Amino acid sequence: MARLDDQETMKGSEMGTVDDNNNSDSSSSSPEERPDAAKSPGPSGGKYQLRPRSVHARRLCDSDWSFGESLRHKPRAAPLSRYRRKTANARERYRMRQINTAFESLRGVLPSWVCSRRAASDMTKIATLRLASAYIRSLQDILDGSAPQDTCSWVLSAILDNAPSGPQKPASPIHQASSGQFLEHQGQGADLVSILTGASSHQVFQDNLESFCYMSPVSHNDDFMLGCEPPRVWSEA
DNA sequence: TAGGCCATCTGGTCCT
DNA sequence: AGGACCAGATGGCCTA
Repeated sequence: MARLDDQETMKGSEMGTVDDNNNSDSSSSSPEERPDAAKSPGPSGGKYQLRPRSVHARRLCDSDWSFGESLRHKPRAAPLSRYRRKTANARERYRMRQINTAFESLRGVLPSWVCSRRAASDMTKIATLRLASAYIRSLQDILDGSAPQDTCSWVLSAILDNAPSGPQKPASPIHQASSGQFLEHQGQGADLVSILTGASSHQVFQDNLESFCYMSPVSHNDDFMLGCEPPRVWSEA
């Protein structure tokens, strides 16, 4: 079934590839076996890169295939034993659980007002990544002093509102820097907390809905966004 | 019912 | 050799 986050892999499925994982025949056109996928390691240039899954496909798309003849007749690896398959499955489940735990942690780090802009069920993994990306970008812009004033006050107030109740902790360097930028932006010596208190009112919250678009999770410069949905303007629920 | 999201299984590949 | 990582395939669940 086609999935949005599988747009890359969709191209393979759309071709009607019915690969049962046992047949890495040359007719397979999965995206990994596309030359562009194989030759574009991406900006990360990480440890693992997209590459054709089958040896045959790699030989077809990779002109400087260096293993060449030695692998032409490489025998197919014997399937894992039942025991090893089960342990491998367990490790994979554990690995995926860790990934999901990390996503939960990331959702926990995001201010609740960010997540509350969406239904809980809408905080998918990709949405979480995009929101986090946008949130970080906005914080960076605040530090740079390039964020619109409304966004400064709104974001800062939301952060404070989201802070756990109790004795106020000393302002972090980031907080101090942010408040300094903000006050400088305001051009007044007003107390940050009072400003933020006022800014956290419901009315201001509503007033800032428009400026929230400033925090659009989508940037055309985001590599991971290429080929994905167009910029989303978050509308009021 | 189609589409989106997810968990799981699986085989291939890389690394230690 | 075995573990880690990755991506394809598949089926379940949910929603519009």
